[in-house]
Amino acid sequence: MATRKSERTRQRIVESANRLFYHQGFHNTSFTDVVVASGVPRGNIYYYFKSKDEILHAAIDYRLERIRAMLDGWSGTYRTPVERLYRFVALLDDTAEALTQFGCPMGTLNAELGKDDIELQEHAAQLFELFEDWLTDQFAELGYAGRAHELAIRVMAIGQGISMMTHVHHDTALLVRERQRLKRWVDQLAEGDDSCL
Amino acid sequence: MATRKSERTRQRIVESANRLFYHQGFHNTSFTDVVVASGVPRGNIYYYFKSKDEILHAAIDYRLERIRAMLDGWSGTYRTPVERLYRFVALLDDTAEALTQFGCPMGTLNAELGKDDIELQEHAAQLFELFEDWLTDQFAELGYAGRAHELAIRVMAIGQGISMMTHVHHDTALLVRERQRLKRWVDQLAEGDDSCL
DNA sequence: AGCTGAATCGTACAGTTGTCCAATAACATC
DNA sequence: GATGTTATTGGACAACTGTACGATTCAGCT
Repeated sequence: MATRKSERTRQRIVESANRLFYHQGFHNTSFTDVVVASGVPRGNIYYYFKSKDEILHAAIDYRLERIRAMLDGWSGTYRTPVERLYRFVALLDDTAEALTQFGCPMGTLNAELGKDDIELQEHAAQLFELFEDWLTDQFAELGYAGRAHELAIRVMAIGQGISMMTHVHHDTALLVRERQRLKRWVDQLAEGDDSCL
Repeated sequence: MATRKSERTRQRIVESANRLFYHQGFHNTSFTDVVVASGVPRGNIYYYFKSKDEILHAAIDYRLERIRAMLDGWSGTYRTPVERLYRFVALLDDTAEALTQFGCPMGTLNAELGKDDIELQEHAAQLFELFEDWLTDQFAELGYAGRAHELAIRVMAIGQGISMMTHVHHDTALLVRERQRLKRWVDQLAEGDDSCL
């Protein structure tokens, strides 16, 4: 297949660019950076993407797909909504080092794009919506049908807050501490204790 | 006085640059942008600041001073820690439109700088510390001496989370809703109800 | 008025940016 | 093997970047 190898080249570009955008930020990542990191020459990159913005769009699509797969995986692996919420909270631990060093990949990207580029930001906002929809389902299944979406937003906000503070202070202990608190909050909700809503 | 006018020029540069850095981001703001926005010619800017980084340092100092003044003002105007905490929470409303459009000035700046530039980011982190120290004082005075700092961090995290979600979704209603919840949380603490800690 | 240093201004510079293109290679299909 | 499509390559491009500097103007002092 001819598409096989070309697909791999495209993928190599997207993955390299995606990593760079996360580690250095979009505006602070030059085209040459992508060339060096991916090992794909300039011209060939422009064969696949006709602008730097398009590369970012592709990187966001790549992230969207991975997140979708991850959430589907969780939905398959864990049967109860509480277990699934636990899994979500544990995400903070999985990515602790990266979170401390570079911040939340979704949050920092949206923060950067939200400043100027509306089109790119709206695309990046879908990353959030993916999580929010999934969380909404879990809360609905938990019995909070009417407030499910509101709770989903709240959980995301807490996660973003923790990520930001951890990143700002380069303090992983902070992350661990606040993550435990978030888990306890989920516990309360699971027990039907909505006094803290 | 000779220093008078020169001080005003310097200030004009700093204020223009500060606004641009907030609205467009640091890396996405060019030197020429600062020249145009401030109306001060290139050469003259370089008389005051010998690099773009130095302008940002000055802009951060400018913000630090303003925040310090604001917090001191609050400490003077409001006598009880609860009133002061209320005032802090109300900050989310004061800056609602800007928050929706550009995100939290401190958060987005730190998110951007944290990626690459350690020196600048550590300076920007002082913006957070200013708030945290002030909040710590309020919580200590409220009777949560041992956990005052932890609570301060938590309030900041909640604020950052709300700001981020509002910015991502361009949804001011979200801001209002979550702000009310934050206020209720403060109410609980004020009543000595620490069940939600 | 004359001097001095601070402040202002425009321009020039070398390096980097994102973008484009024409030549070439590899491939698939007949 | 011939042909048309897909993929690859490196270099060239104009525009813009942050930085530097010499020439000029201004303010304060004797």
